[in-house]
Amino acid sequence: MTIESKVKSVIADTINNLFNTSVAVDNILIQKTKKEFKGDYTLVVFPYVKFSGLNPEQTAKKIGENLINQQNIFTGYNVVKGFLNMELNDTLWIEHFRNNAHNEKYGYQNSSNTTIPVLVEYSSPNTNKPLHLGHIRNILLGYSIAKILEANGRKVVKVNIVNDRGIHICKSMLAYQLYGNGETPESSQIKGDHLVGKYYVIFDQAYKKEIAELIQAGKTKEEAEKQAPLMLKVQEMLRNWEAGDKETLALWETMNRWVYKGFDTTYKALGVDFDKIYYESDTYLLGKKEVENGLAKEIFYKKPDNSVWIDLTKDGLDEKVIQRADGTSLYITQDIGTSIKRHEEYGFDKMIYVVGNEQDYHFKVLFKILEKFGFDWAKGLFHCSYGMVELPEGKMKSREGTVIDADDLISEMIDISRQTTEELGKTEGFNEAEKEKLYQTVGLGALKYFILKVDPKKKMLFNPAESIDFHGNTGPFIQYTYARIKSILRKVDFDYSLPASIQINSKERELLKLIYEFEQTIIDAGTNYSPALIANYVYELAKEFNQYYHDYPILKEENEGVKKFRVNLVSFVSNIIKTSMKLLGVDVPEQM
RNA sequence: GGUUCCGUAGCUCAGCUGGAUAGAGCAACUGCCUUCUAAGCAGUAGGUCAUUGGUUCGAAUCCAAUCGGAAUCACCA
Repeated sequence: MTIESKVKSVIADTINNLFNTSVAVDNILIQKTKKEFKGDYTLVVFPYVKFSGLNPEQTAKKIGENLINQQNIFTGYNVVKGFLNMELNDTLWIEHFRNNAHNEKYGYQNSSNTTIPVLVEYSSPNTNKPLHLGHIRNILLGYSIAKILEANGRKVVKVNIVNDRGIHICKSMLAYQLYGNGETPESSQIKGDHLVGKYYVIFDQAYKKEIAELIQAGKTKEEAEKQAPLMLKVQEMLRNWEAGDKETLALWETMNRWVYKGFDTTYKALGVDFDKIYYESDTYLLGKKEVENGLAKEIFYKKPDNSVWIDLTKDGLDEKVIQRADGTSLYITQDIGTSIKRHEEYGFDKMIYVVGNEQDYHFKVLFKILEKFGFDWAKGLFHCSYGMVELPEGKMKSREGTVIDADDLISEMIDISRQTTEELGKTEGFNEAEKEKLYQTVGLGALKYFILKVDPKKKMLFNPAESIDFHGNTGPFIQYTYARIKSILRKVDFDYSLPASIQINSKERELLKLIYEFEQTIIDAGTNYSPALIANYVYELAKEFNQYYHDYPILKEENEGVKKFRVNLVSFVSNIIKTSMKLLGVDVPEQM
């Protein structure tokens, strides 16, 4: 039983006895007492004055007076306006601490389900251009959410779907064919995904030029876009690809290989991975037989031109095309197929799609369709819709070159980290490899924390001019806190047993309370798919520790019992910091 | 135009199942390193929580309208 539920249950009993009512425990609302008041939890008594027949002040007093009969839980109370601030017996926090202090896995929930997995899809890149900051947000969110779900006792399968076919990759291929002169990543010393991206840009420029010329010659913009020779060629190339033309496939395979290699480097740099990678070239036809199924079940209907539709107007959505008139499949077609295939493969009860909020509508439609197919697992599908990363001048646009490249950003963060660390001169005793590792850990920590501390649902702003900070509410601050504790622990020359009797001061009480909240934070982060909750929590914890560290001696404490307790306390704090950061996909250094 | 989301300090963000005097960080200003790592700690200043109305004992939080911003409504993905 948690401390909170104990408190609530006693309050409910007390109110019911005093005022002869029957308030359910679940309806008792308590909140953490604000720092400026004395107490641990606060009960707002306004809802109960109608039972007591007294004013709020008197009601609160009466409840408080009765609560302190239970000295094992309540040791005191004070009333401010209609707020009853309750002071809990320190032994509650201390006992919780004793029971968990040496638990390496503290915060992790017991496995509730070891066979049925939850799938988390993230990254899902196109193969025609390198990854950028928007992808980084996606990837970090997906990876962290996977870790958080694991901490909540779930078996997780991390999946990625690579959009490796379609008109976009043909554009890069065509431009390469026309202007590439056999350039390779090796010959040009350009990372594979960037090289392919370069040709995507070249295509776009040449295409725009053609359009301009056609408009000059009297065509409308629409005509020009459709009739431009490059567009006709690229469409032909796509047809060749679908027809299995050898030469086209060979080029496609070569260029894709370059891209995959490039992506792998970026994923590795970010420290993320996948359990299973799907390729659209393997799955894009999967939806087609489902289209037949849907027609048979009369979920879909055919228009005279042979295109297949679904009418979702009764569900508050629109009519939506499922398959083109020429019989080729669309994004949604293959998503239907892919989800069914995944369920066949993994039998998941939940699948989380980490995809930007620009696709909210798409997923509403997708889920609705799968529901209409009658799949019971359709209710376990969740679109983890996150906000766009914006620059001061607005949304990033790959075509206009206003993107923050992922690789550039990562190396820039490491450079800043290197520079900052060198200025501080704190790498005593490090060899070169250890130094590099540290720069990486801190630089990436800054980047990852910066992104994950923001509520996923909200759009966020990145200002390249200001870069990412290393002070205050940042990854390095938390990493630094961890390193400080580890530095203390390296100097400890006794075992970690706890003293028989523990007395705590107010800072220690705050720390114990925060430690207690860790479990619930993990649960909340899991149910809300929100790494930000972990980030905010661990920041609170680090801040609280730093105050404690400033105010109280640990190793220099003279009383042996107190010293032992403090060492155990800070050790536990370091453990939680490490766990929290791990859930964010961030490493912590032993020294910095 | 329809639908959806957002508007909190100069900047970036917390807080939102209604509760006390709306919190952090950055930037600005002021202190604290012969004491366990100053990537730290303490302090000052900074707000009509977009606006207006409503519900309520109580609204940043719920509802409505208005203003401002964004996304989406493709036989693109």
